Amino acid sequence: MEERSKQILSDYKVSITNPRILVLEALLEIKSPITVDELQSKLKNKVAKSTLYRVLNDLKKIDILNEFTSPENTVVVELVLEGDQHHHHLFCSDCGEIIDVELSKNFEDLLDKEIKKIEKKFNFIIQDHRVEMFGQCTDQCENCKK
Amino acid sequence: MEERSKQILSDYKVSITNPRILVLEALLEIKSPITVDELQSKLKNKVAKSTLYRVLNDLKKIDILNEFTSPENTVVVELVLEGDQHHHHLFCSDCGEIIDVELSKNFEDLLDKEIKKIEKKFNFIIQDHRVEMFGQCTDQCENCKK
DNA sequence: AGAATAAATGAGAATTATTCTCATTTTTTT
DNA sequence: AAAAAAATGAGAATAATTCTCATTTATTCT
Repeated sequence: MEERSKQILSDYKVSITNPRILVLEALLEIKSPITVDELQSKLKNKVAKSTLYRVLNDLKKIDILNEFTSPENTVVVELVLEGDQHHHHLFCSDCGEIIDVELSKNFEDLLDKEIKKIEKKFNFIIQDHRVEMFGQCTDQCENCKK
Repeated sequence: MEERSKQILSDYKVSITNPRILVLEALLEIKSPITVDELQSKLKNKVAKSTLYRVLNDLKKIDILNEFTSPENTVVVELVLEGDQHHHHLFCSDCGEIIDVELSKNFEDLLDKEIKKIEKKFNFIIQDHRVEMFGQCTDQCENCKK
């Protein structure tokens, strides 16, 4: 993962430093949404907290970090690399798990149409959208391992 | 608005106090998303900050307050009373305005179907969903008054 | 209505998340 | 390899939210 991380940094023309490599490695390894605290402990203090926040802001700036908040308003981040599939999120209020969800192509097309209508109606240019779903996993849920 | 506020508190069986009435009045008056800070200044220190947060939590508990975050992760609240139309949000990154948006009945039906598929696939019970749209108002936008 | 009980409030302290400062270290440029 | 530029770590500063506790206000029970 180290080579991959270096490649990414190089591709986006940001200088290659150890903290950045470590953060990218961690994000590449999990490849699913994670809170800043979880990320911090995954990094085991190999990166200072202030640096972690700075690196996350760097990744946002080059547009490969998606940031949003959980239903409890905790900030959650995930790496989104070019070519990654557009997806949404499903939040379990029981275990706090956040699951990546892809909606059908057909549905996304309809959403795009709906968004075009909204753009006209409100005189907006809309670049991005998010669908968030909230609920609970049932006792068979693999993700929550209940 | 005072009577209306008292009625709401009484309906939901929470005790009728001045801070609660004042917060409800403010939320009823604007009836669109507002940050805690904006709400605080609208209330002109007639309600202590700690009390404001407490009252907001009370309203969440009785399920008439919708809380989410702006793209900059600022908490935003809005009153959602029974019978209010289900709606979503459109965020302008230029002026910060948050606009209530209703999607077509047809689209919501399709979203519900899509959600049913997700429930099956992930063994979830989904109670709620949100569609958020991000963009900029153009120069004719009424809301942003550019 | 009035006393007793329970709940809510205000003020500020405590906590948490994030940003900022600045001296030192690391990376990039030349 | 030296000079210049950028990034880092440690902790201070800031901001948002919750907590504490003495006082006030609302509700309940005669």
